[in-house]
Amino acid sequence: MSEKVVTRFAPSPTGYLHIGGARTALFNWLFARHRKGKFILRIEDTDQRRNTPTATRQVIEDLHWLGIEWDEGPGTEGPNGPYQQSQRKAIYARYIKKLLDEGKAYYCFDSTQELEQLRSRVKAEKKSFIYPRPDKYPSHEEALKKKAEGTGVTVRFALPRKEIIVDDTVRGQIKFGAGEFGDFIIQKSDGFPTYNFACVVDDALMGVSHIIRGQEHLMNTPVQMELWKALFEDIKLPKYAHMSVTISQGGGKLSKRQKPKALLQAIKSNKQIDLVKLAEHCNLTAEALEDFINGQAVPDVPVIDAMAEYLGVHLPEINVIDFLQNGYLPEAMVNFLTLLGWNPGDGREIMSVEELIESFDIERLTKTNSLFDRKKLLSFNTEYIKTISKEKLLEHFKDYIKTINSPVSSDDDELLGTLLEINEGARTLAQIETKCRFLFYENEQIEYQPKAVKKVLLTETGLAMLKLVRDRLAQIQDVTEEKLEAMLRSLAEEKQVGLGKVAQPLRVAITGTTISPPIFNSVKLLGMENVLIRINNTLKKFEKE
RNA sequence: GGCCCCAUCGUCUAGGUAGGUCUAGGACACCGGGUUUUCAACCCGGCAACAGGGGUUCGAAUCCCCUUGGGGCUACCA
Repeated sequence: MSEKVVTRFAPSPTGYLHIGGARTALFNWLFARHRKGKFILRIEDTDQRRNTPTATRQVIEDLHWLGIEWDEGPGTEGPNGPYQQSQRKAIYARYIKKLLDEGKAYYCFDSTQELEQLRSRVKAEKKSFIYPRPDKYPSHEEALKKKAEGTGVTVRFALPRKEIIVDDTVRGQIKFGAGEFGDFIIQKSDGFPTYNFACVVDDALMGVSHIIRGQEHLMNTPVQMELWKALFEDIKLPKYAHMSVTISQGGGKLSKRQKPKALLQAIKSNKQIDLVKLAEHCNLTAEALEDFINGQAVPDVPVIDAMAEYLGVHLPEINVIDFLQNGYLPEAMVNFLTLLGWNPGDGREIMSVEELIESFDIERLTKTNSLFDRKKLLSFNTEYIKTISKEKLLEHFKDYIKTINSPVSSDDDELLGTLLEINEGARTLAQIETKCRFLFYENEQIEYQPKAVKKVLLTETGLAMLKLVRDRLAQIQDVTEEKLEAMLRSLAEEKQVGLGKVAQPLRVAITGTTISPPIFNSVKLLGMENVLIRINNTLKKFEKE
């Protein structure tokens, strides 16, 4: 208990940080903070083909947004660097050699096809595949020769043949039979280590004490343990905690595949779509699009997003950045994500980061997989918008309007603060932004929603009422919300109608929609001059019709 | 196919390690009502679960077994 806790988050940079990864990072971070330990960020970029250089930066940005800070990692160098596996090749080579020298690993020359054949044969026998270990290991000279000949050379770990028991914090003791695992590759033919190897070496060298990860890694654990023991006799094995995973509505793990899946569904369910135009719009060849529709290939994320936007399809948010772009607060995300597979046990739900750190422990991790419920997240977000400090909310709002390139752009903190205030009760920052756009448009830029016009303006009283409102507005000196309210109320009373009958035409006239912040605030903020111009524009446009 | 994990309201979960205090609690969603200048927010009320079967026991949501269902892994991906 007294020993120092060291946890890590080790993403492979293949795209944006997704919700599942964020949750794993969060749990590791929370646990480290709770136990006053250390949290390391390590980038697992050993797959030359899949990693993109921008992805690392994006992952880092997403973690920053969530407020997850690491004690060691890229940008925060510590004694255990470098923290990108692609830069640790020499270290891995040393340990590969050590195993080779000790006869605990051996060279292999099989081609992909040969391995595939072996596998399919075993599959036919309904058994699990175990690589047949050679009686005599190839020598170093042989390996060099093969390599020179152009044959791919890999290195396999000679896994001790025995029962392995994993002691998992979440799941208890799990037994794996001696015949379940075979000798696995620890060094690929491109010279890079495989995940299982690099992971063990780094965890040991970096002093990781607790490995908290998704249950998809449970089957990796026994072989990693054996590797660890073969490599580092004197370093104590870490504690493992395999948490439940987050699954999505349609079933299956919440993953990157969700987006293309949703898009594909939308395309297939709508026969009206002009595929030629779609491909053109998204800079996609007709063949590539066809492949996608036939399930042959999946385009890159930006292309997927572009298609969705073009088609007006709402894709499920699965990446952290999606939530930023949809107006969620990081505090709400953190709180919500932590409650997926963990709870404090006393019924509390809305908890600050400080409270989470205070209460979080891996002892209360849930065993069951959980569904990511967007509605509940929304309610958390609403709660946070309501209760977070004004300064923080303003900061988030500015961040938000910047990232989405909103017409609501202003350096005037006071104005933005007012916008937030009059939108009390909003569920997302996106909602606030949409409702306030009208303030930032030119008067002539207003687009009238046909539905709003029909329902509010082109009625028996709509336009006539708007005229009346205009005339009375023009008479008000030194506009205040109170005066506006008094005027509109007395007008409603005079005409024996509800306030809606007078307020709605005005609202549509100045915003083009039926939805806006409270009308008195809206008028005041727009300024009387603009209000009158917009009313006149509206009257001119619709009186003829 | 093989191996592993899991199983409480629609969803997230409390309760399970120490079986009775559980006619199973909370939150979100949903439904009904209220408030209201729009969208929200807000207030009040309601619906709703121990997957099925067998044991053990005076007694089981809780322990054991089977079935079913869900999830994961089964790569020179991580």
